[in-house]
Amino acid sequence: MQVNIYFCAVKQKNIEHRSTCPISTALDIFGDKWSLLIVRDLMFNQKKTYGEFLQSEERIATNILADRLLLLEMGGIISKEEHPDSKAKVLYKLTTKGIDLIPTMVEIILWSEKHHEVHPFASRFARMVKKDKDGILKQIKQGLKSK
Amino acid sequence: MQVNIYFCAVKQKNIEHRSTCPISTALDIFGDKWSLLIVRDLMFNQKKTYGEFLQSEERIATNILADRLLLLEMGGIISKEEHPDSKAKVLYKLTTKGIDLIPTMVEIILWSEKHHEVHPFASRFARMVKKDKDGILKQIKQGLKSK
DNA sequence: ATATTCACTTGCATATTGCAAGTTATTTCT
DNA sequence: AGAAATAACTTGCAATATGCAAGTGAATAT
Repeated sequence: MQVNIYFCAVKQKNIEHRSTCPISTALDIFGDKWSLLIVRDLMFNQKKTYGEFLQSEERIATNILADRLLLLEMGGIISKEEHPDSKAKVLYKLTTKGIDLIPTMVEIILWSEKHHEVHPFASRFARMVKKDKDGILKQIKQGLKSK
Repeated sequence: MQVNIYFCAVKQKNIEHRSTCPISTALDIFGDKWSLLIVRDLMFNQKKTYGEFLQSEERIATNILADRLLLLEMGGIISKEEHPDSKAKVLYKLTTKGIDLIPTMVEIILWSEKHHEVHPFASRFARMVKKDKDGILKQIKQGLKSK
């Protein structure tokens, strides 16, 4: 929690970059056990609110979720918007930078599906991607852009 | 540090899987700030020993390095071998599972290069990948397999 | 007007990280 | 052959991050 020059309280997390290596820079933003699960929920599971993220089966703690949402926002991966249904709700969206993580996320899924026992949905998805990767990537991107 | 049924001390880290989601499963193995930097050094920088990993510019602590090497080994991503030059050295290698992370790593590099200021080497690499992704992926794979 | 939902925040115990200083087994130097 | 250096860790401890349970305040539903 920091204060800006207008003395208006502003939440901020400065992301330190350990080096100019692109892998290191990426990990500075999403190198933890939770951030990419939020991205996953936004990207593949049509989740958009704090409450929906909380319900994911990995059971993220409320304070950690709040912290990671802030970090992802500071990292330029997600943004907050007014929820059309209610002022009490907050709608989270992937930014362009967040949407650009689609290929990375898909490769992680392919790798994990190859080497671990995963949910049948994941295996089916992997099969589809192997048939037509570019098509699926575009489809996911379109689904996110329209919203 | 655990003890196996033969009462022979064995180092072990059990990797817990929070769900059967492939992203979550992957993060259970490499979801931290350091693991993929070790993979990077093995994959792109021809580093193979504890001492070489220590010298990377992100300055990993010695105990964390030892811990992550163990975790990566338990996760099936790296393996230890005798160093041909000396008994005092240990040679770390990517397993097949580790080599299979090439596409994920390359996508992270492409994403990071697009959205951050990174080292000129990374920009040059990104340009090459954009010209012939499949070719570069194969080339990297070949370079790792032969060793 | 009251209860419930929603998005957080707070306090505190526990776990992980980071730093500096060992330790032990080689290997190199003299 | 003995001493110094190298390599790969380990240990102790302070600082930081995580996880859990309970609380808060605004907005909405009853």
